[in-house]
Amino acid sequence: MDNNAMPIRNTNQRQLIFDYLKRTLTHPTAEQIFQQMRKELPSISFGTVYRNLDILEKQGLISTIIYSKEHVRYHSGTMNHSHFVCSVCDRIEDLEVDDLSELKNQISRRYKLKISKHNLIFYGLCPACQKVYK
Amino acid sequence: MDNNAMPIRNTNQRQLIFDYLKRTLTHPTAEQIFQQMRKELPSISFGTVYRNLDILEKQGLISTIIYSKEHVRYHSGTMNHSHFVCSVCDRIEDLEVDDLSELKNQISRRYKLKISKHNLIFYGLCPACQKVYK
DNA sequence: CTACCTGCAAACTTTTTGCAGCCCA
DNA sequence: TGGGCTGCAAAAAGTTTGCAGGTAG
Repeated sequence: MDNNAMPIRNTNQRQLIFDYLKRTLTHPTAEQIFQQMRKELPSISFGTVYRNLDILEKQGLISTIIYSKEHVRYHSGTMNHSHFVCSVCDRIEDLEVDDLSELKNQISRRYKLKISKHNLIFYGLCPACQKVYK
Repeated sequence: MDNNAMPIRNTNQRQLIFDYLKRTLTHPTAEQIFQQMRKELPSISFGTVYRNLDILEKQGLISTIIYSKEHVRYHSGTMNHSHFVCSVCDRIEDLEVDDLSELKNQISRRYKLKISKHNLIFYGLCPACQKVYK
């Protein structure tokens, strides 16, 4: 979990995964990354893929797009506000944010998209956890 | 999957779930909703909870906050752009969006948060799928 | 009455983890 | 050489689904 203090080695597997993500434009899933890696390194395992994706993300070399189910939270009403998730205590806070319809319209037009909804989440430390963690 | 054309009944289970979501402020997970419902209706099952959450969401009565793993997609680099997910073909497109640092600063200050990253996703129909689905 | 809904349990999907051996620094 | 890293496989976590009976409208 905590890779902060840990030295990190540069393995062939990790390099291959990173190279693939740098050259692809498809935003692959872990499954798709695993399949691609098997072509280049038939003995690679799923565990290795997941472990390296975590490490690469912690190093800030890649990032994740969370776009679909699991670890979903529910609330009533339509989503006309955004959310903050505390990385430590996992609490979710509602945020009153200036509405993004301006931005949404702009993007719809520019990319010719039909946008039905959006999801804006900020991650970080809540006031209480900021005190505890220095 | 497609509840659009289906008449929807008003069952006790569904009403209890909706009532709970209306009065709670905690953004519960499906698991937490299930545990709460068991207090009010000990025989309720997980399947019923999930099915009703889907229905309530399709009706627009509740909404979901997707904030953590699974169905994650990866890409290289740090996330300085936002994404669009097509609900039909599942393709993910990068969007060049005016940066949100202004908004981020404003929110940090107002809510006393330490924000380390954000995730902005728009959902809808991509140009190709708009043609197919009328 | 009809067909949507429920509880139950099994199946599925995706991710995590323990372990013994490997190999990068 | 040491300790992070790997492949393998089993386990865990979370969600979906088939079925037979229940119930709202």
